[in-house]
Amino acid sequence: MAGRKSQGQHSPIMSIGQIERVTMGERIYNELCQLLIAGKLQPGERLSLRTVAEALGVSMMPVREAVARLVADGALTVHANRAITVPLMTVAKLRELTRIRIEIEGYAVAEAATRCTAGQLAAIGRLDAAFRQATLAPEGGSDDSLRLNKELHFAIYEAAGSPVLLSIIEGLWLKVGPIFNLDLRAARRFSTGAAEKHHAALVAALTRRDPEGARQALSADILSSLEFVVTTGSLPD
Amino acid sequence: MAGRKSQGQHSPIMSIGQIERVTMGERIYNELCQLLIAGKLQPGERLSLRTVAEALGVSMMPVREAVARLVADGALTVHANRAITVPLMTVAKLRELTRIRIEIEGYAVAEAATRCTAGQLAAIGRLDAAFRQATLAPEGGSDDSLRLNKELHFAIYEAAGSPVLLSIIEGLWLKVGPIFNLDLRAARRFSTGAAEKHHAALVAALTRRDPEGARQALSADILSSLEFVVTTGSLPD
DNA sequence: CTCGTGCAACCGTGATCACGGATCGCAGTT
DNA sequence: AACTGCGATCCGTGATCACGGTTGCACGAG
Repeated sequence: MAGRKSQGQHSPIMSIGQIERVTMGERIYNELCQLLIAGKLQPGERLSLRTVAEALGVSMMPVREAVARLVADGALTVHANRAITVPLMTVAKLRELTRIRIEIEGYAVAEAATRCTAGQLAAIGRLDAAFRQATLAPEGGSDDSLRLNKELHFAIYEAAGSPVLLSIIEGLWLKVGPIFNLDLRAARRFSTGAAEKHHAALVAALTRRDPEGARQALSADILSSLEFVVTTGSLPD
Repeated sequence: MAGRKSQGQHSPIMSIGQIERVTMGERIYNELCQLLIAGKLQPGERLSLRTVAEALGVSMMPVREAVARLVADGALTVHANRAITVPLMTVAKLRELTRIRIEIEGYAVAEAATRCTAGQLAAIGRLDAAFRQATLAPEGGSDDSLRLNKELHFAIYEAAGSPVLLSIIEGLWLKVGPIFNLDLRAARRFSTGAAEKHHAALVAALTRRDPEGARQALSADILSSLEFVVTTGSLPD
């Protein structure tokens, strides 16, 4: 405070931005999040603090913190034996999550429809096009589709302009991510073309500033994903 | 597993429930949650891991875990200096939170209206009556009103039958708790009688299984709280 | 072959320590 | 008197260790 005042308000030293202070626990948390959302960790798979720590070349400490956060988010489960696993998903739980996702993410896209700027709209359009291209590509590209699908959705959610809402949605994606993306990748769901259709309807609704249309398009997108996963029959219950 | 099998499926030994295994970090987390929701911790107040650990008679370790979870929830903030404080609330942030609360908690009460059992309805009615009694009592009772208000709301949210939804709402209450309850207690908001009116409308809507009526009553309740806090003028921005 | 027993490896939890950085007070200078 | 420089103190972060408890497996008794 005193130093800032004595430097004056227009010294060049004032224009340098804050350097990012990211702790190791944070980095490991993000690392595990990516693995989870990308479906790289199978449901039921067991995690060991020591093993993860060794794999990442750090001590057990920051891993504990990251895992504790993920457990709090419901993205990991700690059993009575103190064993840590990726939670198993049941059809009933997936349906519950889907209802909540439609409500909350639906609210987010409705807000986005009324509030997003032209620049955001353009970026969303670009991501939509990229997703379509990656998905229609005959060879592979499933990982890319998955990543672009997530980026497209979150670009829209960000346009809602509510950080709290965004973090809630991130929590939901952390829960559905493992099942979802594991299944989608294995079965190449995106080849059905349903996702592109719903995305197109969603982007169109955003463009014409239609909150209810956006909500319905998103609902259809989420429901078609649910239905696909359920029909694969790979889930217990 | 092997032992369970050899015991047979109907042995009395099978009917004993799992004993709760609660870690110290968990207990400290709950402790801090209560302090936060009850508004015992002032916004801007600084927390020290060592101080809290010493006050609770434990090592720094479980406190770290609990605080890390609260920071992840947005209920505490870690600054660039690594200092940990109760986050400061602004009017803008409170409005954002209120919009989200109306959407999510509104969905919860709508679900509760269609799904709650007669027993749950009776328990909700009892909490409503208890809240009214505690609030109308001329002497003090502000702490009781606060506690019963929370219990009433969460009894309804639980009736929605969705654990995920419940934990999301708990996260929201953790964020608004400090400001809210601090203000409400200081200014005795509950003496205005608005809360009782909205609660009565909410319970009535639940009784007649009216989702939209419940949603509107809850919206009015939340909005009146917001308006009250804003008009006290104790918030920056 | 089945089941109980004992041992070894491993796990999460909590305690303790080390380290770099931040904060605050007190001189000492301008 | 106001600012600067310095030192003591405290803080969060990460590493390391100790301790119950669980798991898995081999061995031996029934």
